[in-house]
Amino acid sequence: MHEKERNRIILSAVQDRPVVTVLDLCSMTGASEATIRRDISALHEAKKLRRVRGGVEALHPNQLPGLAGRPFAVNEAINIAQKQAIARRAVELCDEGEPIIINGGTTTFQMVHPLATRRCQVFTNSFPIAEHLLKNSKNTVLMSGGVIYREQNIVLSPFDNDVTRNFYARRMFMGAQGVGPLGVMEADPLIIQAEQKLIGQADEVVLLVDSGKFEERSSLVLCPLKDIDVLITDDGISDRSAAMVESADIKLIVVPVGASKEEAVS
Amino acid sequence: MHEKERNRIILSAVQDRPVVTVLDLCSMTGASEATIRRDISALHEAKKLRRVRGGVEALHPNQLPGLAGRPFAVNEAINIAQKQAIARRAVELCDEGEPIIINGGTTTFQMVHPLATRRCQVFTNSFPIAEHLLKNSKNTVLMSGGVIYREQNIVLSPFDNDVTRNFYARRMFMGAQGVGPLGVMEADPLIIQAEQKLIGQADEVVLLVDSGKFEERSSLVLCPLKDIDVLITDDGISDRSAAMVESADIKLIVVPVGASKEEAVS
DNA sequence: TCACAAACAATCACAAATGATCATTATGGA
DNA sequence: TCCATAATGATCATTTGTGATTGTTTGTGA
Repeated sequence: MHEKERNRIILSAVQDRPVVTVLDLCSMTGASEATIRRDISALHEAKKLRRVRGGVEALHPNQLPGLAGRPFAVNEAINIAQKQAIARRAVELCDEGEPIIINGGTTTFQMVHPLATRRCQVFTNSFPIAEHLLKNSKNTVLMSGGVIYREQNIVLSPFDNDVTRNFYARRMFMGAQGVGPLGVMEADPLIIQAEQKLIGQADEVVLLVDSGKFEERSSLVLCPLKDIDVLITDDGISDRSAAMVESADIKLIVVPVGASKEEAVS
Repeated sequence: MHEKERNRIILSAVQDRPVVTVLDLCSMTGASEATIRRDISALHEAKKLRRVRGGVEALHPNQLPGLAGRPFAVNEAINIAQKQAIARRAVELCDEGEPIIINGGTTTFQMVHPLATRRCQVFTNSFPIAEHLLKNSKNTVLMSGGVIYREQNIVLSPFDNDVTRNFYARRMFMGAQGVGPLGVMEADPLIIQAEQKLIGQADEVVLLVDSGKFEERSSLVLCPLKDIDVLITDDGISDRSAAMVESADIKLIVVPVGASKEEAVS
């Protein structure tokens, strides 16, 4: 086995586990301890990994600074005022005790705060939403089952025949990456899969998007506009976008940002 | 066990409870007090946690103050050393990358700490277990879907045709309220439902019970002893109980509490 | 305040990991 | 074919981490 091969094995192994011992690497490569140590020294010098007593560890202290890896956090901060206002208006649509579905997303996540005082039946595929509602509210919480994807913060089952199919709600709330004449757009295929599972499980589909989303374009169309019944956005929406929404026979709710109670319904 | 692994376990444990004692960490890692203290000193210097007399506490006073209502917490404290030792032994049964099922419960919950250094595929019906593994490990986490019951801290679907039926694991780990000649006993009908769904989804069923559980009696029999393949308990088990277990053709693993490495297999 | 127990710090012995040295084995070119 | 060089493996001395022991401090309850 050549040096290059060993190095690839070592670098590969160190990605998988927090620490890999020299002996582990010996049995993986068939080389002796001395050789492995020399390789490690070289890779350490080349800053490809970090040597620690007992073995090696990945140089990039791969995630695990505590919380679930989140591009969530980065999205969470932007347009936070709009998102909160929109989310609050969305919760106002719900009656007490009503069954609702909340899709994962940073805008929909903001619904948890106004929901804290409610007692609805909430079905969600978002782990953070379920967690927050569990800990801070008395709502009944239901979750879909499946793999929990850290990056997207959602739970997605590879199978179709799960709880999701048996929960039927008054309303379903979802966010999106962008909205255009072609329909509702999302960037992540996983999120699309998750949301498509839930569309159709409610009488009314409510889309929560801040006004900036009307300018965004994304590669994948989640669903056409006709699938949406209600759209809640902030007062930054252009007349052109508003016209587009209304022409698609969607009930448009515009929330004034900063203020809260007033609304404009068309 | 290497320093990095211990550190991860320590950091994982300190997320779980406000304060963790040195002895707790010993039973979780199998290391001596001296080593744990040294690790704590290092982590303290690195500002990863705060050392207090008697143990350590999280640096970031753990998220929510109010927190999930947990009757969990009351059970959690009792026989903690035994539970930790048993849970650690249970994790040792698992190979890296293996699919496993972990049922909800206070004993099985302790498996999350040794699992912090692993990368298994973990399927669970326990919200706290899923949450902890998500936030403190790189394991792939799968959850069953359904209603999240606050009191029991488990997720239970009223339907049979969910993800659960499609996940097949090498081992399934479960706790119990009591063990007797009649079988494994549980008090809560919900927990029984949840566990029965999962028995049969694994090659091997492993029961984790501290030795006190052999004296307990409970109203409901979850399953007969013959359904159990392996039973892990602590060295407080009586000869009579041990004989009962062995006569049921169960592989008995007795974990010495306080000590660490040795074991007795029959 | 005192006494007692638990937690902690310091020290030492031991074992594991490591680095250095030297012998052996491949590799490539004349 | 032979030599030169580099890579590898083995051996031994050294360093470092670990665990046990002992002594000291701190906290607690009488």
